[in-house]
Amino acid sequence: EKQPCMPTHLQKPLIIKTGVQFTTKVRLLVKLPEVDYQLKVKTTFDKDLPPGRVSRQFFILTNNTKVMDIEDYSNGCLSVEFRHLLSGVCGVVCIWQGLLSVTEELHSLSFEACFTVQGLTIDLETCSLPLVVISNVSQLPGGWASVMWYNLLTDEPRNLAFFGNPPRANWSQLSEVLSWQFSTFAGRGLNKEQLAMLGEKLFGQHASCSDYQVSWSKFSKENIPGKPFSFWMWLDSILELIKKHLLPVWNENYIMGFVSKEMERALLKDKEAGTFLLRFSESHLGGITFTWVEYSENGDAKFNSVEPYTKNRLSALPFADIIRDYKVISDGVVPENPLKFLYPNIPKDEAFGRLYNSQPSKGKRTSLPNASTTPPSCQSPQPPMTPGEFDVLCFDLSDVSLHESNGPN
Amino acid sequence: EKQPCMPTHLQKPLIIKTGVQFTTKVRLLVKLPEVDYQLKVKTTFDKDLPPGRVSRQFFILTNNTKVMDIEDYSNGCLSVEFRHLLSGVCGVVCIWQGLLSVTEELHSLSFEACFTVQGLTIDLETCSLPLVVISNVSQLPGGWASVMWYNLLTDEPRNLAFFGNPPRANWSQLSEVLSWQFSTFAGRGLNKEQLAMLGEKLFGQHASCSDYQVSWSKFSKENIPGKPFSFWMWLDSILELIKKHLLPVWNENYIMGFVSKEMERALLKDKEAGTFLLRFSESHLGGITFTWVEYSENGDAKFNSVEPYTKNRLSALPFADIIRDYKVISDGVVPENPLKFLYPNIPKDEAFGRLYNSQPSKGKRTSLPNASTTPPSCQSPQPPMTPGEFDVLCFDLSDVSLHESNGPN
DNA sequence: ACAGTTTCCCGTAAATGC
DNA sequence: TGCATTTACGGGAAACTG
Repeated sequence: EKQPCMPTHLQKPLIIKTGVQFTTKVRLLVKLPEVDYQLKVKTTFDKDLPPGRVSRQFFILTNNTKVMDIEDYSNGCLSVEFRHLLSGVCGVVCIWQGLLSVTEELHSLSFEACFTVQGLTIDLETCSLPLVVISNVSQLPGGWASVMWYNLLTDEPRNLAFFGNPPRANWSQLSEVLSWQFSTFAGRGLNKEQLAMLGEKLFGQHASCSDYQVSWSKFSKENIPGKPFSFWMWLDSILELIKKHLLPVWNENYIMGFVSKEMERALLKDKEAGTFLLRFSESHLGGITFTWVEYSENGDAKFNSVEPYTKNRLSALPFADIIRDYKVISDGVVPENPLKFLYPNIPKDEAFGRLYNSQPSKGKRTSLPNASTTPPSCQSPQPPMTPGEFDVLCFDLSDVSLHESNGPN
Repeated sequence: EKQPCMPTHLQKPLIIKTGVQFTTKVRLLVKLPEVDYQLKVKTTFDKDLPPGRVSRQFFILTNNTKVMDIEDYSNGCLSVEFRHLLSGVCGVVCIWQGLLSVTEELHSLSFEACFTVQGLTIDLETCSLPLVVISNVSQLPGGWASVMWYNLLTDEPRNLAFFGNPPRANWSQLSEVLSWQFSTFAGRGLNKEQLAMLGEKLFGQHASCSDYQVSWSKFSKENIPGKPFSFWMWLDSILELIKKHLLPVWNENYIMGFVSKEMERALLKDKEAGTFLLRFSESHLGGITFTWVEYSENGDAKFNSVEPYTKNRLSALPFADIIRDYKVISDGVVPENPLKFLYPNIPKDEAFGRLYNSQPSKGKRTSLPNASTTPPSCQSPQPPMTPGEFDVLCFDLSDVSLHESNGPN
């Protein structure tokens, strides 16, 4: 008389890290006026996966059974909350082994509930949406890629074999999802030009063809030609950089970002001397640089850039201050900041003025390279949500929700 | 017939962190030609402390009993090695509570061994030197202070009540120990002048009186007047800074370090313009700065310093490069590096030339504040040992040694 | 040897306890 | 409430493992 209940409102699979606590919440949505009932819930990890289906086996370390108290009755429904820890691996041979990476391996949590009311006992069962299990935050971007692909390309609530043969995505769909990543986690999505530049990076010059298809492999498994990282690893490293060090500048839409070096020259050519734009490094993960144009005596355009700033350098000095204080020094010449106009033609201080964090390094006597600036204060204008943040997923045991007790980032 | 064996050669107490593995090694030094013997050892934490003597109770999480195999016979003696994890607190009321901090609370490991040879059974027992248990590396400096004080002031092998009434130290003894910290962990000890400056910091102007006494409280418990940290916390923060960011410069003896602002002026006065010296911040933990002298038209000496560089800024650019690239900029004036001679009169590049890590920022076209420099490479010229590093302590069970499986830093 | 994965643990931040 | 102490976990690096 077990009654498997399928989830009612789907959201997305989630990421769990071994050794880090997470919380599950099971709710029985049925409203009952009586109080002489009891709800007993048991949580199991990967309960009835056929053996040999997964390569790794995990265990819930904490108590996995809980009885609801009368006091737990709140919000008009019965609910039981667990706090779990997932333990490490216990290697199980697997038919997929070698083909799937850990972040492509989908797991699930099962909840078996025993609901007793007036002598009547009802067994209920439900399970979570697919879960990705990682052991280190370094696997989080890979896990998040899986989450995105799953959500984008299937409505199945529990297709744990999804990555055995993952479908392709249309660029029109995928680009929307990518933009959504930026708007959710960095406060501003990607504009049409930025998406076109990303498409170009994936497809070459056919960029604007919005019905191109992207394979899972091309998106996050195989490396970009000539680079030691995949498209998504690169894009995610940029997202992380923005979240931690570039939020204000990003939100003002001052970062063109994904422009190629060729495009960059085409854009800056014929602009006023000192016009510059901000772009992310294409060769290194999580770097940002600026390029400006100058003209020699005979009128030839000359393009200059700096070595990309990475999180290390940005945590010593905020990016807006770097732009303000940047100087080109030649021996015996008065130093000058070559950055005059943010592309296309916004005077630098007009654009960045409000974003400067510290005293300008142009007092009577100031010093470079490390003027007396305040330490970087990178306050996020919104709660720190990240791809690793566990969203709440609700479905019915009635209603099970799972979220991490503390965000992984 | 238990035979308590006291340690034979003492070293010093050690620091253990909960949740971090440590290894103990018990050796039976007796040499026996026979092979039909067995050694069984059991480890217990705080075995026979009278209840109420300690405020915190800990447990060894892993298997605490081990039998030696014949194969373990090596190095000419029987030895059994444990790998332990210490679990958290289990609050026990304590007669010292409120008086002693966690790093003053001394614990011990007991080893009970059962040695069987040709039907004869001998019970042996020994225990470790005092141990400090911490739960976070932030407590490591405090723990290390205890270790130093204990070693300096008692020869008792197991005086767990030592910090109930710790003796004072003579400055002559203490200064030797402090110098030894620097020579052990930073590769170069403290010279006479540096020790005199430290003495002055502790005693005021009576500095040179080498028979002054320092109380434990003054050394590491009470704050320096007007500062929110104790003498040892301050000194240890400097040691950490050197270890991580200043090793080459420190080892060349280029950091005067502990000079007060008053002394500094006296030293620089009348030196050639551009003479500078390096000193640690007195007001902030783990900071280093430089001060240089200039002369105005009428010959008055003028002293300038920069805001101290902390680990954050130093990890973005190595200190030698900071000195090389430092420029004072005034509007409309050619920038200049005011640092010319390292006190007393060593030309800057002669002193620091070999220590520059990156391309100098004085090419035809270079930039500040973040010229194209390589990321900081702070390679320690010696194995990374720190106050937290667990030393080996040997005594006899015959012979028990304990060391951490991985250095804490 | 090597790449993917896990373990280890410091160091910061938050939570907890007294 | 504030301070001392512990817990939590991200992040870099080492260790592991097929």
